[in-house]
Amino acid sequence: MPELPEVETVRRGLAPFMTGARIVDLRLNREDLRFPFPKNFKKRLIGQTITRLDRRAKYLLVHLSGGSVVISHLGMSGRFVVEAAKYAGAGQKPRILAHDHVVFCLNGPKGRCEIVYNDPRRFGFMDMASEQGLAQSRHFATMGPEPMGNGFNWPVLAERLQGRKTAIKQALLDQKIVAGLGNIYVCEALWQAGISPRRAASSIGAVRGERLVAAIQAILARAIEAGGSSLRDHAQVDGALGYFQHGFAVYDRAGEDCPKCGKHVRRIVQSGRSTFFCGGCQR
DNA sequence: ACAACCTCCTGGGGGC
DNA sequence: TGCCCCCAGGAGGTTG
Repeated sequence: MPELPEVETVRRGLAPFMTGARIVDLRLNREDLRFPFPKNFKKRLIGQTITRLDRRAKYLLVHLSGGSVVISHLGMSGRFVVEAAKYAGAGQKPRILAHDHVVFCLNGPKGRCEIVYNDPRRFGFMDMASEQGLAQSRHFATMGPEPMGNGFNWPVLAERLQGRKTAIKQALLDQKIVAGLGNIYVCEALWQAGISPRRAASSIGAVRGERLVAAIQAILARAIEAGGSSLRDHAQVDGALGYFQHGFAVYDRAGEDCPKCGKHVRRIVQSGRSTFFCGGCQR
């Protein structure tokens, strides 16, 4: 569920609480998420200081003083919530809400707090890598460029789309081609660029391509600015909702009018996933 | 190498 | 009200 803007929103919300904080305790309320937790997960985290909070694509990266990195993916329904450690020391058991799976107990720049990972569907997961091995870890070794970074432009994207017979919609969802986009922002970017989601990926010329890159970057920037999109699960770490969902032109708006040309927005299914687009102005 | 499908899991919404 | 079916911000794995 969370795409790049939602993960970036979470990162920005967590950073003031986590950066510089010491991990006092780690509570695991189950043995696994989508995958088992890394070996000795608790032992490797407790006592460490968090030096930096990063994001790569849809992954959150928690850098630790000992030189290792916690790699966290929110899957479809994962979220992080910051709680003041109001239960600590009061002899009370912390209240565990449904689907609170991991709790980082921190002593940080803002005092004691708990960072709670909640994930109803449990498609999210946590992993670890060394600082040095991070880029070559299984999650990142074959990953495409960061869409908001310097390494992303039309020539780069064009090369990655070369020979791809799939529709551009599917190609943009492929994290090996460009990393961080998901169903919402691909639909929105294609709409803004005026490109049909069904167009063969390799058939995008320079004019459309330049428009596409600009549209991807603009949509992501606007969504980050808005604190992401809150549909069902995403919220900022203080519980506040993002509001970019109100800015959707096509996503989940089948039957409504295209803001650009007034024709009706359509829903089709590509590779089992909904695509929303305007048949009038997307070619 | 690539593409099409299936799978993991829970919950919300619509139709009857 | 309840039940049943469909749908959901992802992506790893298997098949062809």
